[in-house]
Amino acid sequence: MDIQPITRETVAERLRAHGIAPTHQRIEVAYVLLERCEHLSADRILALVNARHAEVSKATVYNALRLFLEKGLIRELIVDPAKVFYDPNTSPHHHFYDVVTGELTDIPAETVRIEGLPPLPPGTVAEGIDVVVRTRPRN
Amino acid sequence: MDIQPITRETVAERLRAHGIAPTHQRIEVAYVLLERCEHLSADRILALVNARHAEVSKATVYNALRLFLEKGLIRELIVDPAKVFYDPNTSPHHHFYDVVTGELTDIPAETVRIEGLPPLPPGTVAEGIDVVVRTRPRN
DNA sequence: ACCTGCCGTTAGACAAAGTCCAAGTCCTGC
DNA sequence: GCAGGACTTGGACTTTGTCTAACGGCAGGT
Repeated sequence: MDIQPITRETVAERLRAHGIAPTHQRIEVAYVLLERCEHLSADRILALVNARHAEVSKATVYNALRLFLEKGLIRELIVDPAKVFYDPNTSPHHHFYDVVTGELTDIPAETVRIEGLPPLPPGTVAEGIDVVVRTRPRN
Repeated sequence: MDIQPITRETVAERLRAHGIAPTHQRIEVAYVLLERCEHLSADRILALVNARHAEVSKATVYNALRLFLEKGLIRELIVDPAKVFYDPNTSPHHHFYDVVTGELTDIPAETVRIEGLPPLPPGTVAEGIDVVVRTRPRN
């Protein structure tokens, strides 16, 4: 997948590949997410993008993230009651979540099997399955 | 478990059984949760408690919910980016979550088997596993 | 080159969920 | 009845995220 390095150009290509017009601001937002392949919150992304000079406004960061989400470039992770995390890894996978430190770790989906799920509620379609293993530091 | 009906008295007993001093306000909060055995958000609980007359303040509702959580009387459900849901069912189980309507449905844990989970991150202990099957209405 | 329209961006106001604090109330033991 | 601790309260505050109205810049047509 990511054989090519992460540069402004490769990021722009990926945006286009997902049907997103690659504006300067969107490239900066996508860049910080794809560069460090981590789970980041919106305010963290805002801070990282504007680390050197103020470059992108809060509204634009939120707009870009919502757009990326709709277009399937990133995933949303709801594990913390206070804030949403964004995950640049869109292949199906699950997470360890340390409830004390807030740290998130990926669990590849291939290794995990979930069996015995009852049928979906009538009139609904599945969108996805999220497994979160909550952990805490040993003492 | 719940062979006895839900009354103010039985609620008070359950509070005591969990090491919680059963004040008038805490009983009202616990009552609305245990009576209808549903997943409720904090603001919904606040509204329900004060439906007849204003009885319990916002701060007290949040205080009570946090205390119930610590004492293991209820569970916290983090599926909606905007608000936390509280679940009076503390036996291990999972959930369907309709991302459009916001509806939550229980999945009993006994039927579900999860296999192939990798070892926990070093220095951590498991707290629990949450499985959320996200659904949406068909068309 | 200029106008025009559209999309994207922006600052700041706003909204909602939840926390904090200082003051007040209630209960209990003496 | 009194003192002290636990509990509750209103309201201010914080944080996350949304909305809006104005602005900017680019593409296409003339």
